[in-house]
Amino acid sequence: MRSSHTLEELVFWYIYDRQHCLRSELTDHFSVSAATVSRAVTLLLDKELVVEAGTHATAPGRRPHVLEVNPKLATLAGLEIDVDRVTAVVTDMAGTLLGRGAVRCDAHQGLEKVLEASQEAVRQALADAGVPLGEVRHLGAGHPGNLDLEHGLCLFWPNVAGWRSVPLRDKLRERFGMEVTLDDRSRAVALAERRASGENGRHPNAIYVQVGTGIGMGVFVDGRLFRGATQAGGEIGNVVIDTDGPLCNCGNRGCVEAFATIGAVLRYVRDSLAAGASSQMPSTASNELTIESVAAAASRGDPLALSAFERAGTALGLGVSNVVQILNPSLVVLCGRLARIAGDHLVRGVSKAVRERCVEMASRRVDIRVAPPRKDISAVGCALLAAEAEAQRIVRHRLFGE
Amino acid sequence: MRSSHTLEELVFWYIYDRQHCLRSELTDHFSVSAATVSRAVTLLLDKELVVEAGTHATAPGRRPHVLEVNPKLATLAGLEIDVDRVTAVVTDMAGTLLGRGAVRCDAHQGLEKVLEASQEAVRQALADAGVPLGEVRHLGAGHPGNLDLEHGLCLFWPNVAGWRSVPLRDKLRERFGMEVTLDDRSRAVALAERRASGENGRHPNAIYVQVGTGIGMGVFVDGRLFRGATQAGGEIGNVVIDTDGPLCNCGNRGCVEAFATIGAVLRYVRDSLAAGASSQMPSTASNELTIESVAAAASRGDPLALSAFERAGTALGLGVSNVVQILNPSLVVLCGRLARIAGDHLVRGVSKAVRERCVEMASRRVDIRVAPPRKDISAVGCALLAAEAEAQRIVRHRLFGE
DNA sequence: GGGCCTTTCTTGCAGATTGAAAAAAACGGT
DNA sequence: ACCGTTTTTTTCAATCTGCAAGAAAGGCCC
Repeated sequence: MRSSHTLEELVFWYIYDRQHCLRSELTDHFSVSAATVSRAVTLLLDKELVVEAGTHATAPGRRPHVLEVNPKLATLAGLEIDVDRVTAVVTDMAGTLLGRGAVRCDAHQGLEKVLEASQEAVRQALADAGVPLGEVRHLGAGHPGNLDLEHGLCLFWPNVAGWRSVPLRDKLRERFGMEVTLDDRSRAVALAERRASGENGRHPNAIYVQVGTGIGMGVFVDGRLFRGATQAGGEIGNVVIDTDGPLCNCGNRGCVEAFATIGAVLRYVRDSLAAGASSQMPSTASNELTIESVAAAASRGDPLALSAFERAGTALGLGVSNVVQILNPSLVVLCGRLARIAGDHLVRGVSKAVRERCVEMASRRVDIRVAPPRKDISAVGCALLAAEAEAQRIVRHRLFGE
Repeated sequence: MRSSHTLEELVFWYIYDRQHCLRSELTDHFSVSAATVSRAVTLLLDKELVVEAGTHATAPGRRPHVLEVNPKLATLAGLEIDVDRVTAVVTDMAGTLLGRGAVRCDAHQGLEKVLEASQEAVRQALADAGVPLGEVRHLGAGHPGNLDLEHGLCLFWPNVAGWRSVPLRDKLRERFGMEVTLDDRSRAVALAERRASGENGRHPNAIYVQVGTGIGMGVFVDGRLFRGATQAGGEIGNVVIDTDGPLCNCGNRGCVEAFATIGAVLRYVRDSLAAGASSQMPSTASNELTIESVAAAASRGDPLALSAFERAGTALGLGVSNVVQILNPSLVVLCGRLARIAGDHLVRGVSKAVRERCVEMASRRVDIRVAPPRKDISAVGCALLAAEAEAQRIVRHRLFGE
């Protein structure tokens, strides 16, 4: 949790959150005189925490400077751990991709193998970026499983045995010899998407739903990433929408994840083909069936493919409508592989469910959209987690010598 | 939204939120010297915004004073509008009940009748409290329907026709000739329950679920009442838990409200009796069936009554588990008439669902309990809504002469 | 009740911080 | 190059802050 005591710190975080800002915004927002803002900004510029990045014309006369957090404040590493691979990136403070690396690695082989692969992936990313290891002081790691963020543990990884109460953060810290911030992968994606799209100012209450092999969510409340009392908030995958629905990997019935993931769509198509549904898709070579081929069939108007996506969209819509009723965001962004491939179908289902199920005030003013594809967004989000932690450390150090 | 600029204001709201506090807490919380706190508090005491209420022994030596918001800062009225009656209360700043009044009134008869009854109820409450009308400057009104708080409209009232886009706030303001704050009734109850139980410090993330003739919720995030982007957040009644479930009043299927309200329990019992379920409850005089008689039967071990409550508890549990996954609160309080009558059954169902469905970090540390019965809690909550608005006005006025 | 110890709260004072106004700087147009 | 406009810095008096010393308040022992 950030805690700011001086105006300088507050100004820094204001600029950090909005990415760029004018001095006049600061006077308005903090209700202090232009003189005071000037003094605070001058200090931040002197300490190189903030830089002036061009000017912005509003009226005739002198053009005000645009302030940005110094992107060179630190170089960060981001690491995305997935079931079959680890991806690493190196970014600057603003989340600009400087280099990347990826190593295939089956998580079933255990922690040590994953750590080794991670190290190799980070090495590749550093080489790609042309940055020496010593320059990176903070690694952000994202994990798709079930985490205890207080202790940095992976409590449980669905479908990957042997990952019960694994001290992931400490092991990474030890292996990399640098500070490590661990968080949920979905939250990392939400952070990166939000930063890349520049929506932080316009939609302080927003949710970013990721639909891929699983379903995750990142929640922003009043412009801040929301985590809840025990940092376990913002789960959507196991939200129930149909008590009598199909069995989910979590052991319960009718979770959103049992309907609206890539696996669930493929299973539905396979089962329907086996049951003799009419479709142009080949019912024989069932291991040839990919989500891309289903999407291709859908765009050709294949009824089974269309109904598969419609089913997923409806289920996702019910899950999202539950979240919208509870959180009342003004923006819902669908990210992830399934959203990229079948975005329109999902948006249609989600919009319909929200319109039908939510109260007027919640449904009327919610913008539902698909995130554009962005390279390595998940790992970049992890790096941004590290960026915030590192920014905090550096600000404290440079302003107060702590 | 509160916005505080000076330390005096911040201190006032800190005390307001915590109900009572020591000077030492203020030094810690605001990271300022004891001298500065002393100066701020002296000013607040001088302006009679805050009072010293006794002392609190911590160690040998001088006992520190306990600070409280001056309960006599204002006298507030609270008005709860329900389908068949309106209830009014008069309270002080702290929400202490000074007087009450209630008038039966069928909302179907329209706005004017409700306004008339409201006026009579407030008159009764004032007489009961021995407070002249002129002393009350702010009325808090709670409504169970679907509201547009920005414009103070009642957009829609389920089961009560003729309440589409009714300018409730403005009509009340006109009729009572005082400032009116309108809000959701569930939020009012959450506020009152939280204040009465003194949980604001210990559980900054908490939800208060009301189960009665409908289902509502009040959400606290980081110690503040959460409203969402368009003030429509915190709905739980129409959260879906079973797409194929029974039809709800909202027109959709499988909402929590279709399972876990007094009406839903009675309907289930009636239907089961008609279908020949074995029970000691009389299947004949079906209009004699009340929720109290079902509760009595359940306490005698009647299988049908038990299964009725279990069904409601399970459904409510699924709804609450959805909320817990999304918001990850550390406290869930069940309020409302059904919670009062069948609290244990509901807590059992909710605990089970949360344990089974939520991730470990969310379920392990959530406290689920039933609120003790409190007289006129809903109307008192409405008065507390007015209290906060009025406090804001008075603080501004006394500190800055605005 | 009067020392005596401990802790809380207030006051005096030097130094830091603030806002208003004046001055300086930057920009486009002529 | 000059002018009008807007932004940014500087100047200076007023205000605010923290430290340290002192005053006040309570408990305990005799």
